[in-house]
Amino acid sequence: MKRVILHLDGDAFFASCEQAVNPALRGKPIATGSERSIATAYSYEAKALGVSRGMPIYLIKKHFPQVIIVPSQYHLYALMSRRMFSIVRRFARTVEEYSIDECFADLSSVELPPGETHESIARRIQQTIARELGLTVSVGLAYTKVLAKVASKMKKPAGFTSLLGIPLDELYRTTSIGKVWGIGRKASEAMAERGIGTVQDFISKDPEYIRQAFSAPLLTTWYELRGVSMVSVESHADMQQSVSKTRTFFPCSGRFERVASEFSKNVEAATKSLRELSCGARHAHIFIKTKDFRTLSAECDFAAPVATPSEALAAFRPLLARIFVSGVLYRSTGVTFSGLTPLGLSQDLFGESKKGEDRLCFYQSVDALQHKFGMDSLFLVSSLLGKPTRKRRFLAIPSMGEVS
DNA sequence: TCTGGGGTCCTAGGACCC
DNA sequence: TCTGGGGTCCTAGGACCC
Repeated sequence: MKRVILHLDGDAFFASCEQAVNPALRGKPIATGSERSIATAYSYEAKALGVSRGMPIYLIKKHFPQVIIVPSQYHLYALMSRRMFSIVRRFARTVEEYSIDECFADLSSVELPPGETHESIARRIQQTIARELGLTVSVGLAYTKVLAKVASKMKKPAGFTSLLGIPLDELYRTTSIGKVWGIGRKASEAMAERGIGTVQDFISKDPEYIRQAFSAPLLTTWYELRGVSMVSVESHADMQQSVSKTRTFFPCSGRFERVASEFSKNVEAATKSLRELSCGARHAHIFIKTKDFRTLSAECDFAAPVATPSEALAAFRPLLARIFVSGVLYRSTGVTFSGLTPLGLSQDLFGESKKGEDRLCFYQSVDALQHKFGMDSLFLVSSLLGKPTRKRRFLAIPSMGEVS
């Protein structure tokens, strides 16, 4: 049996959320994002003026002063996202949340009432979201996920494209292969070298040729583009695999203490996220990035799951010292924790981790204080140099010392 | 597009072993 | 140890996505 898959994609999602909750912003050119960063989203009105993807906020301010800059409010977008997905779930049981503003739904098993079609159901989903949330979404319907994703991109905003039961020759001929989900810059270049420019060029190749010339995932894409469903809609999200924090600082610095301090801030933030997830990490990967975008990295394992900055930093110090090259300017640092395991009430059988538990409790109190007084009210001494001078006013926690 | 941040997954190549 | 072949594991880095 053929699957029927819906892909739903929010239109300029962050910007649309802002406009949905603030009528004063409707119909206006707006962009979301913060200073010294790029726009995370911009409204269609801003797009019409010429604001483009990945444009830094300062450039938008300079070239398009009429665009209203709104700071990103992720909690609002997450809330709208949950509401949007819950609407989709009223109509379909199998829904995969792909990102904050996108989902797939398997409509194959939806029992169609008399007079209804998969298309009519999909339109109802779209209309319900518009009516209840004031958001427009674009919808694609096809027999595979890859084709559904191609379809949802074809008309935007508030687009509706069904590829069910129609010949796709025209689509294949006119869609460039680089537009397809999973085929990025490198793969497009490799294809161009082999004379593959369109989806038609790609799918007319022999599968054996694809397997040999490209990576394995592209063979899956090859089948999916031909309408053979290889990837199913997964309604149960797997547990998050990793938690990372990375931050660019300004100006670039070649001082170890400064870089280490920026790094320490990231470790504080990342371990805070771990605690929010009630997870500890067994593995970590750290990196520092030079001014000219070279990355120096290292990784390590922890004997017991780690969720506090003191434990993590104790392990990271020597690694950081090892990868740091003096005489070079650095622009950003980052840490990724992986091997996440739920933090049980107690993981020790021998009473060894009593100290670890105390430390966790201590940082949970820190979390509570930061929640009340702000992130800069309390931080590690090792993060001090990474804080703006005017904010260096409160208590700092000795980073490596025992906290008990 | 001189380039932000948070993710997932794949792969090339070295180390080590038989 | 001048020297084949293959397997596995690990790590660093990259590709890709939103």
